[in-house]
Amino acid sequence: MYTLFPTSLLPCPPKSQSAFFPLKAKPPSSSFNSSFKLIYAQSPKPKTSQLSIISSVSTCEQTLSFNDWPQILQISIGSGDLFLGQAIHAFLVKTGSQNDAVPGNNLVNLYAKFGKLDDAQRVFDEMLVRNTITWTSLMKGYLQINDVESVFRIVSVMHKFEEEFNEHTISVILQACNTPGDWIRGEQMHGFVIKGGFEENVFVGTSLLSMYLRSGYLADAEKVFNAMAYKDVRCLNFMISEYGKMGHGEKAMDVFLHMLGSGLEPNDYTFTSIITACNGDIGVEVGRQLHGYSVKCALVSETSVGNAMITLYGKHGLVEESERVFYEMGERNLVSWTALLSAYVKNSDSEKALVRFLEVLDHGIYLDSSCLATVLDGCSECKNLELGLQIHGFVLKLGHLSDVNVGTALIDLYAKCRNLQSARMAFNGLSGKTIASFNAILAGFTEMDGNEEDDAMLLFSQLRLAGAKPDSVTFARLLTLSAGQACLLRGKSLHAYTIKTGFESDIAVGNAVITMYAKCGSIEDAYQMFSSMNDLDSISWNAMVSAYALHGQGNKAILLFQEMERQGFVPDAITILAVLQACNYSGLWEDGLFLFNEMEPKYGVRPAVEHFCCLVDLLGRSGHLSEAVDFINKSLFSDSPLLWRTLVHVCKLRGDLSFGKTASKHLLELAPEEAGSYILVSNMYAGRGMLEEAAKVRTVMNDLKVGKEAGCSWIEINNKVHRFVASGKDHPQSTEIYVTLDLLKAGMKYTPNDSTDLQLIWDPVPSQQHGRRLVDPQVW
DNA sequence: CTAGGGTTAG
Repeated sequence: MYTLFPTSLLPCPPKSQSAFFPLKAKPPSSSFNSSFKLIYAQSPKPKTSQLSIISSVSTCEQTLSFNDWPQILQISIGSGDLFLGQAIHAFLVKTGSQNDAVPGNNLVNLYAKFGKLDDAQRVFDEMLVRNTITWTSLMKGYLQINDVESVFRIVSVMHKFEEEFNEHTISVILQACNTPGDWIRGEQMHGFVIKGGFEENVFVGTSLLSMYLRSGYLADAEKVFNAMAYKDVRCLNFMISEYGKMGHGEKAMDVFLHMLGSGLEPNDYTFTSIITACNGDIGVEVGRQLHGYSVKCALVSETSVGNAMITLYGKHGLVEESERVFYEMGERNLVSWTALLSAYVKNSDSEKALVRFLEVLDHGIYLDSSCLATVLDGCSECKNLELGLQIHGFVLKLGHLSDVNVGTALIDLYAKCRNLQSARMAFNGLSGKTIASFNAILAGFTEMDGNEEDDAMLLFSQLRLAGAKPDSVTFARLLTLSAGQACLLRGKSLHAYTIKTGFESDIAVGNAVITMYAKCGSIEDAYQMFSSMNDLDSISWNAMVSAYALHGQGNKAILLFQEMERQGFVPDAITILAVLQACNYSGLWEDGLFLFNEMEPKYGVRPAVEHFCCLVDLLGRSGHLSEAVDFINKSLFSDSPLLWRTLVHVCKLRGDLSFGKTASKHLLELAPEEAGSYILVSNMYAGRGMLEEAAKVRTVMNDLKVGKEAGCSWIEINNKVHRFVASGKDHPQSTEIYVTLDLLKAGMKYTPNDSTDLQLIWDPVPSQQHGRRLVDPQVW
C-alpha cells in the first residue's frame, strides 16, 4: 500500500548544498580492510579522514556484502560521524537502491538524526515508495529541530493520503503537542490514541504523560498513568522525576517503591530523580538511605547521582557531606562544581564558594549560565559587588545575559548591594521575567528602606496584569515594604490577598504579616495572626516578641520568650535583642540585665554590638550612667561610635551633662564625619539651656562641612500618609501641629527612675548564674 | 533490515 506523495505539498527548502557525497572517481588504492566495521564499533567517536572513507567506499562494491550497510549506518549515527553515513549513501546510489523503501527510510533517518532536514527531505521526495516508517522518520527529524508546524503539515498530508499511523507515529506526534498552551492538538491526539487502541502501549503512554504534565494537567497525566497496563523503567523514571519537580516527594517515592516491588531494576536516572525528589516533602534522612541503596546497586559512581547527592546534602545544611560526595565521586563535571558552590552559598559560606570558583576557572571549564548564576548568588549573599561586577563581565563576554536565571541573579546582586539603579537596568533589560526576577527587584526596594513602595506596588500591578502569579516571597517582601512605610491599609489589603490566594498559611508570609501589623500599630492584629498560625518557626516567635517590644509591652515579651523556650524553640541573637529592647522600653532593667548576663552561658549567643547598645541604653535610662560608661570601656566595642551615641542620647534624655560631656567627646572623636553625632550633642546642650555650647558644636559641624540627612517620620490617617521632617514646615497644618506640640510639652514631666541597688555583674568572663525566672508569670 | 517514549544532576 505505498503511496507516492506529491512533493509540492511539503516544505521544500532551498537546495543550495548537496548532501550527496562527491563521488569523484578515485581508484581503489588498496583492498577493503575487513576490520573497518570493528574499528567503528569499538570507538565511540572515531576520527575518520575523508580520504579513508572515499577509499573505503570505492571498494565497498567489491568487498562489502550488500547486507552490511544498515549496520554501518547505525555506527555512523551512534558515533556522530556523518561522513560515514554519506559514504553509505554514495554506496546506495551506486547500487541503484537509494530510492527503494528500506534504504530510503534509512537515509531519511540518517539525515534526520543529524538535523540535516534539507537532505532528509530531498531523499524523501525522491523515493519511489514510502511507508509509515518513512513518514515517521521525517517527522521525527522536523521535531528534533523544533519545527513543529512541519510535523503537523506532514500529519495532515499523511492523513489525506490514508497512510497508516502506528504507535511509533503517534508517539512522535504527541511529542510535537508538547508546546505549552497548545493542548488542543494533544487532546485530539489522545482521542485518536483511544480510538486506535494505542492506550496501553508504553511508548504512547509515556508521550501522553509528558504531554499532559508539560501542559500542567497533573490529574489527566495521572489518569493516563494509571490506565497503562505495563510500565517500564523509563516510564516510571519520568513520573518520579516529574513528581519530584512538582515537590510531590511522597508520590515520587510511591512510584519508586512500585518500581522495586514489580521487580524492575532502578538505573542512574531513577536514583538521580528520586534523590532530587527528597528535596520536596521527604527529607534528607530518606535521601541518606537512597544514597546507601545506590551504593548497593553500583550506581553511586554515576556523575548525575553524585551531583544529586551534593545538592541534597547542601540544601539540608550538610555541607561536609556535600564535600565528601564531591571528593569521592569518580567523574566530576561543571554541574558537580556548581552544586558544590551552591551548597556553600546556601549555607552562608559564600566566601568559600567564591574562592573555590577560582579552581573552576583554573580547570579551564567553559562556564555555562547556571554556574554563573550560582556564583552571582554567592556575590550577592556576601555583598561582594567588586567580584560581582567581574562576573557580570564574564556573563557579557560569554553571551549569557539573556538567560533568565543569570538576569535574575544580577538584579539580586545589585539590589542586595543597594545599587538600585543598576538593579533596575538589569530588570528592565531582562526579557521573559519570572516571579523570581520581580522578587529580586523587590529585595532592592526593601533594602533601600526609602520611598520605593509606590514603585513596588506599580510593578506588582504590572506583573498581575501580565498574568504572572505572585508567590510567597513576593507577598513577604511586599508586606515588609508596607511595614517599613507603616502603611496599614496597604498591609491589610496585602494580607487579604494572601488569604485569597492561600499564601497566608506560608510561615514566611505569616511572619511578615505579624511584623506588618506590629509596625503599623496594631499589636492585636499581630497577635491574632501569630496565634492563628498552624506552623511556627523561631522567626515567628522573634517577630511576635519584637512586636511586644515595639509596643512597650515588656512583660508580655518576656512571657512569650519563656513560652518559646518551653516549646523547644532555640532563641537566637535576634530573640535576645528583642527581649532586651522590650525590657528597656518597659523599664524592666533588672530583667534585661539578668538576660544579658546569661545570654552567652545559657543560650550560647555571643553579645553583638546591638546587644551592648541596648544595655547601655537600659543602664542609662535606669540612672546608672557611671556603670554604663564602665560597661562601654570594658566591652569589646569601646571604640564603636554606636555605644557612645547611645550614651549621649540617654544623657540628653536625663539631662545629665557631666556624663554627657565625656560621652560626647568620645562620640565626636570616633565619628567626626557623621552629622547626626553633632546634632545629637548640640541638642543635648540645647536641652539644658546651654545655647552657646549648642551653637559651638553646630559651628564645628558646619566648618567641617558635614552633610546632614533629614530625619523623617510619618503617620497614616484616613488612608493618607502624612510625612514629617525634623523642624519641617511643609505640612499644610504645621502651625496647628507646633501649637499642639508645645501644649503637650508643657504638660509633660520627666521622672527618672533612679534605682541605687543595681548590681552590674556583667563581666567579659561569662557568669555562672542560671535558672532564675525573668518575671513572675502572674504579671501578665 | 529501517522509525517510537523518559535526557535525569546545578
